[in-house]
Amino acid sequence: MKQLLSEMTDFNRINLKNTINSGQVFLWKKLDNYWYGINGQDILRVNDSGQIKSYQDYKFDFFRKKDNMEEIIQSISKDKTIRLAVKKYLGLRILRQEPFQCFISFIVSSNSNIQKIKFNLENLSEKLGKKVEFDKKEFHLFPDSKTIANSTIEEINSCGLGYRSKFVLDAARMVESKKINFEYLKKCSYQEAKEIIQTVPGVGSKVADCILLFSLDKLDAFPLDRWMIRILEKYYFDKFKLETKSITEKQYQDMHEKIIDYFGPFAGYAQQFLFKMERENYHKKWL
DNA sequence: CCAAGGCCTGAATG
DNA sequence: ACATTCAGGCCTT
Repeated sequence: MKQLLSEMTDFNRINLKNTINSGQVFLWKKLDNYWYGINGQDILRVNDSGQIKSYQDYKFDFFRKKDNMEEIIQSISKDKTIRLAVKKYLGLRILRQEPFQCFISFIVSSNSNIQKIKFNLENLSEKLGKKVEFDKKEFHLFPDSKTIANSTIEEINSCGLGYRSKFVLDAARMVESKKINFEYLKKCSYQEAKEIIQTVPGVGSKVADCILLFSLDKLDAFPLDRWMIRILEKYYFDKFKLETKSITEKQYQDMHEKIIDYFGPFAGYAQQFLFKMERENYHKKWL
C-alpha cells in the first residue's frame, strides 16, 4: 500500500527544471528560489513543487496537472527506448501555454536555435511588452496581438528576427482580424486546427505542431524537427523509415499518421520524452 | 507531388 | 583570418 502510494505520487510529481528546459518555453529564468516565466499577459512564479503564484492571478492549468500521467505513460510506452526516456525524465510535462505567445514564439523559432529564439523574444518583449513589477522585480510581459499588429516592420526587425519579422507582423494581424481564433482552434480536431493554422505565413508543419501541442491541447501533435527525424532514424529506423534528407509536406503527414498508429493519442508526450533524452545526450544548452 | 535554392543571423567548423 | 555550414523550417520556383 505504501509502495503503491509512492508510485502514484511519482506520476503526479512535476520536474520543473526538466520541463522548462525541454524546448517548449523561452522566457523563463530562475531567480532566488523560484522559476519565473512570462506567459502572455501574465507572469508565473513557480516553486520546485510546481505551485504557481501568478501576477494576474489567473487560474488555469499551466502544468496540465489534470492529465492522467499514469494512463498517458502506459499508453505511450511501446518499446524500450521510450520506456527508458520516460524513466529518466519522469516528471517532464507538456505545458499549456498562452496561445498567442506560443504562436509567435514558434514562428520566430523556425530555422533558428534556442539561444537566438530566446534573444529575439526577449527583445520583442522589452520593446513592445508592458513593463511591470512583480515580487519587487521588473519584467516585461509578452506583447499582445494588437500591439504587434499595430507596430511597424522596422520595430519588429530591430529585435533581430530577420526575414521572420514580416511573418510575425502578418500573424499578429490574422489574430486581430479573427482569421485565427485560438478558442475555436482549441475546440476542433487536430487535423482541422492544423490546416487552419498553417494558413498563417511562416507556419509550416513543424511550427504548427508545436503550437498545437504546447498551447492548444492537441496531444496527438508530434513536431518533427531535425532532431526528431534523427531520433526516429536512430531508434525507429525499422518502423518509420524516411529516404530523403529534407522532408516534404506529404512525407511529414505520412510519418505523423504512422506515429499516431504506433504511439497512440498521447504521442505528443512521447515526442517530448524522446526529444529531451536525446538532447541531453548531446549536452545541448536550453536557456 | 517533389527537388532545389534562398533567406536573417551568429556560432561552429574547416 | 576567411569561407562554409549549420541552427529545433518555410516559401517560391
